[in-house]
Amino acid sequence: MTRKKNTASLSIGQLSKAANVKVPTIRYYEQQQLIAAVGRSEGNQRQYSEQELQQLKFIKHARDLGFSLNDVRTLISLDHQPNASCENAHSIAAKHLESVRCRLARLKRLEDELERIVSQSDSGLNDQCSVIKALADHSQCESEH
Amino acid sequence: MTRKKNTASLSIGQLSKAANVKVPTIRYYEQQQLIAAVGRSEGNQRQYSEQELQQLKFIKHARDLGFSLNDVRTLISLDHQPNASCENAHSIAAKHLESVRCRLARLKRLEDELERIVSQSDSGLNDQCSVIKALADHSQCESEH
DNA sequence: GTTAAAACCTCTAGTAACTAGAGGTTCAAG
DNA sequence: CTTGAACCTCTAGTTACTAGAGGTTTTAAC
Repeated sequence: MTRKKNTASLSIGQLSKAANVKVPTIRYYEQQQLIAAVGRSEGNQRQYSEQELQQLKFIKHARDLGFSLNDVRTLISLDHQPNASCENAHSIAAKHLESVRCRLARLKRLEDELERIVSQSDSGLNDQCSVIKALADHSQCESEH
Repeated sequence: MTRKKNTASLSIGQLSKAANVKVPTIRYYEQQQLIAAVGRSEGNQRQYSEQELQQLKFIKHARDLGFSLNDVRTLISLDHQPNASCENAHSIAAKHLESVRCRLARLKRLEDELERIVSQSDSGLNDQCSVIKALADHSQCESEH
């Protein structure tokens, strides 16, 4: 009956919508200690505040950028202990950028080869599919992968 | 003592080296029915022939190109039943190319944003790390991700 | 005030594609 | 004949969730 006004609490469903993170994922993050295990209602339901919303948005953004949960964990702890944190955070991000660039280069090569494989239109009546032939025969490839 | 000469059989380790696929992975592929459960020596060790080597190379190549094991399974069965197979194989490959292109585009956007985050050199003595700030604040992002 | 649906709870198991490890057997070389 | 590498099976762990079972609470309608 008595509703607190100062910080309206969010149910897990409301948090989910606000951060665009699915409900089971939020519970999973709690279990993994990425967000705090918050207080509960009389009926044992989680009650979140603005703080957890911010944290969850942080996590979501980092995940969308491809950081691993482990990276996220480290970044969060750096965020919470403000001294000397930035060098570490920077190196995590830089390392991640590096790995994104590697994947990018690799994917580009794959694109080229797949393109080549797909575009060999099976025009005539060859006895075997060119796609399958191309997969069987690595020597056709122009680059490593 | 009596070695068959016609098709010298390969141990799993030799097969592994020849196809550049790790030994436990080969066993895993057998369990997943991607390669045949071959005959064994008296001492219960697997004996492979050229046929399995070709098959394993096929799988390896397809995996390197990013096809899922499920795709590989389908491609293999198409390879083994030669009629009307090519359209299917082609569509699997085309679909895969499509998805590679999506990932490529997405990764490029990530690269841009990460680059931006990383290059905001924390020159001055700001009270919070720019990397962490950038992650907390999605509104800085130039594109969706 | 009741009732029904939606949202919540916990827990377990499943996904993909391996990888690691335990605990034991067989093979090849010296 | 012995030692060490390579082999065997089986189970469990990895990542980041997702799905489902089986049950409780909240909310909205009547």
